[in-house]
Amino acid sequence: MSRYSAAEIEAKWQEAWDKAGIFHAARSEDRPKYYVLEMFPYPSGRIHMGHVRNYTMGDVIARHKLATGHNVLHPMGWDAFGMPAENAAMASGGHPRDWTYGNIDDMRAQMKPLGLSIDWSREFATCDPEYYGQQQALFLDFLEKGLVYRKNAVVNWDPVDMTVLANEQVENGRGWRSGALVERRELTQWFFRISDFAEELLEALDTLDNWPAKVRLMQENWIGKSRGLQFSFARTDGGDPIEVYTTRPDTLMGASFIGISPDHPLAKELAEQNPEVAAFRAECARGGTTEEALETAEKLGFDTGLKVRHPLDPDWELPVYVANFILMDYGTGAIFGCPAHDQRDLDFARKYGLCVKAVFEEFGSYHDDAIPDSEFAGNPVFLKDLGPGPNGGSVLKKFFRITNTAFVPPKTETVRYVNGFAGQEHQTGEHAIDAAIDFCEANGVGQGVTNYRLRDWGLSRQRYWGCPIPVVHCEACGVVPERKENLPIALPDDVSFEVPGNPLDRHPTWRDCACPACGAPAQRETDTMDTFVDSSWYFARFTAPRANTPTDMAEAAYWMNVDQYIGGIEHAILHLLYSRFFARAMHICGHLPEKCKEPFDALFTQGMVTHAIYVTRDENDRPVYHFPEDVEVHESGARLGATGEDVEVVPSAKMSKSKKNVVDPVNIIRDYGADTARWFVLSDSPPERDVEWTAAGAEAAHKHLSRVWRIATGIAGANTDEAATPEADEALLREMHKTIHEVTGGLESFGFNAAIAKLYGFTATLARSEAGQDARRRAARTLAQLMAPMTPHLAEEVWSMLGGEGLVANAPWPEADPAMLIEDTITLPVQINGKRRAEISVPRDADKSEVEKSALAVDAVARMLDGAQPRKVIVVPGRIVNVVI
RNA sequence: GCCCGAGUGGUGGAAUGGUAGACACGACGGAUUCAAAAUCCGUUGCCCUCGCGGGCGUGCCGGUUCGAGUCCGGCCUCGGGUACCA
Repeated sequence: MSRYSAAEIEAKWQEAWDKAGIFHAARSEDRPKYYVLEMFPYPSGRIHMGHVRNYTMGDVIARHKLATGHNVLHPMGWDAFGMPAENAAMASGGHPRDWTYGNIDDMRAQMKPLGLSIDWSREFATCDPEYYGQQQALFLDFLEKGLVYRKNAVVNWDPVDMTVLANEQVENGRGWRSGALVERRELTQWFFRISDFAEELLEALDTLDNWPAKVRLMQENWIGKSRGLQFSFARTDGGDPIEVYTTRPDTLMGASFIGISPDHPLAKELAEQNPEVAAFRAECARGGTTEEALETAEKLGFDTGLKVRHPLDPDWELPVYVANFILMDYGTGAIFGCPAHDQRDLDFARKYGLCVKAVFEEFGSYHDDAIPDSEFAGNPVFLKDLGPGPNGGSVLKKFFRITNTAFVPPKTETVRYVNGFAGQEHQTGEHAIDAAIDFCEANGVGQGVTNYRLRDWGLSRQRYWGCPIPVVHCEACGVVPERKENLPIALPDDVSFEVPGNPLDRHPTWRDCACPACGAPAQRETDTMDTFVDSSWYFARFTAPRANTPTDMAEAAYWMNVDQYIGGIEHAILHLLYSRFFARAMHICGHLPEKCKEPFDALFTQGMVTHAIYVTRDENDRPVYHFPEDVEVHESGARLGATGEDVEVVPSAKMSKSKKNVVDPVNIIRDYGADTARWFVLSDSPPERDVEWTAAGAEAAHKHLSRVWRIATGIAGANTDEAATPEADEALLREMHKTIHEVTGGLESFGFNAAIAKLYGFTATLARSEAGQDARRRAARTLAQLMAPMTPHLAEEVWSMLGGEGLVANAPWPEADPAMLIEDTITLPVQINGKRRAEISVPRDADKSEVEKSALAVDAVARMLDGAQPRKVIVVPGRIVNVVI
């Protein structure tokens, strides 16, 4: 072979790994275990560059851990239930099952050439009856432990197709197929009691040290713990009082109206008597159910004519509105509006001509060492902290004064003091809120309660292609759980998708069954489970994928937890929170050990792979998208290859089929090889950031790998030491140890791009080195080892041509000699007033005064000083010198 | 709307509060070649300057600091999530 041929090399080494069986995971006490997992793919049919990036990252970790003596578990499976399979069946006939398994076969075939170190013997799809049957067993256990229940909840209802729509199927408030205005409609559905775990899920976030802070913060905000006041407003007509929850009881004296949700029992009651209320409720029911749609919709209110009394002042009457922006799911479904201190309430008050009454006002901003004490005299005050300065610098704070003193908290002193005057606390008004709650409780007006934003998890889906919920509805016995020996309750095969809606609902025989309790004719539940359920425990199933119970406790105890989980940031909240809940629920039911309550020890969220979008317009000015391979890009612009038509280039968006801005990894692997694709997706961009695919980048990666191959071939074939010097040997080995150090550090901290940059540098050093044969062979073998996690095939080839023993995949990871990392002389920059003006060379262990002396002696510094003394000299050992003049 | 991120040369990006632009792409120049491809060597943030050298520079406006891409406050733009996309 005279040049780098990825095709030959890659097939050869994949076969060698297979034969050696080195990726097969089995329990063993002789090595520490390491479980690395990438979020499993949805089988759309084609792998995309995002998959390549995700699985390559996991593979780098897995291979590195294997080389450092770990017993590695690195499995792969398929998140196989979901809407696209049904959509495909509707669009082009066929069966969702055939479509899904066909896609899995295609994707597996596309994935295998990547050379991933996966234990394929553990593969499963969530649509395998063996998997979802165990999921049904979990459901029954959850049911028994009271972790599942039924209640009403709203869905998007398409009144033309008479079906439930997913949020994705609602476009601008209309059904995507029928175009009908979507309505919100209540259905009885199954729920997991995740909100019972709100506090635990919140508190445990603090233990997840190896999760990104942003993910923990997002989950914290999602759980949304708040402390507020729950109290009631008495109605002037003598009806039942209206129960209200507020997180801002400090603004109670600014109340101007009461708002209730259109789904509030009172609103329903009024609608029965008053057609106008009914009409308003119907208006509010239009549109989708997403929080975004509700929050951004125009704020609408309806004056019920009812009045309530202010709890602190019985003579003060407030109007009651039904308002579309109030959620029945949060708090009590009723609020009081304080327009002076809430933008949404202010908009509402202006629209409906309600009064605006301020409770407090800003009266100044001060640094914390400059607050005039007189400002506090007799005023209840709280403050807003504008942030501490660094290094103990002064803190700018804004001060507010309570102006409406109809209720003055008796603890004025406390309010003032705890609010940060003492310089310890920096929280906006929190203490004023606490004081208000204390005051209200002392006066018999409601009580302080803790509330969570987190809602229970609705798992019912009115769709075919999902895990059937294993219960039966019996006229006599009610809801009856299936017997475990009847599991799996398998989906029927004979279904059609010509009529909209759930085929299970109209299946002639599947639906009818005998009641497991009394044997009378009964009907199966036709709802299936949310696909998030499937992905909430697959990681545990991988530890014993063929067990005839959901998990095998011995296997789970050995392999769990997942040591490193890798996936997209888009899963930061739902998937990860549901999995955390499931792990707890499974523990309660005896399917996971206690230590698995937090199943993912470390989490890494990767960025997306993006590509420019190429657009032309049709005769109606609608966009027409084009694949990158159909477009010629020139400096002057882009044109369609076929017609020469000008193409508009929209920069960098997430790759998606509908925009056609996709690059097929299969083509890249065919043209350049898997190692090139792997090397490219790890190069340049930090893994947490989005990366743009460019053809030039892939080309460059391939050139580099060819170069490494050429250099290694040269070294393997050389047998003279023409220009060798001991100094060259020393220099090369020093660089080698530095490279080992930096690459190892990079791999252990997801600094793949930095590790690769270092490897570029080391390759150049090796190419130019005049070191002797032994040193060069050693350096090249080490290069192969360091590259092996990223480009495993090329690394094996280089390793073997240089006489490495066995497979490089199995070779112990090289260690850096600390003595080789330290230089005797270091170069320090010298700044004058913070601007770099010169450099000095000093011994590594020079003390501060020596460094200062040589810095002041430098020409540029002496010139600037002109004989004067510097005002200050800052020496940061090993870092920098700053001379202040 | 709300929550969470990101923004640095022509491009992708590097930089524990300490030399901004490592490494790579592209571009330009050179070597090699009959020629080309491939390969190798060099230059390359912007502006002023023959040069020496100087000025400006990390989305925008302020602040803290001897020193800010990095910390703080306020914005802008883009991206992710927003509970039935997965």
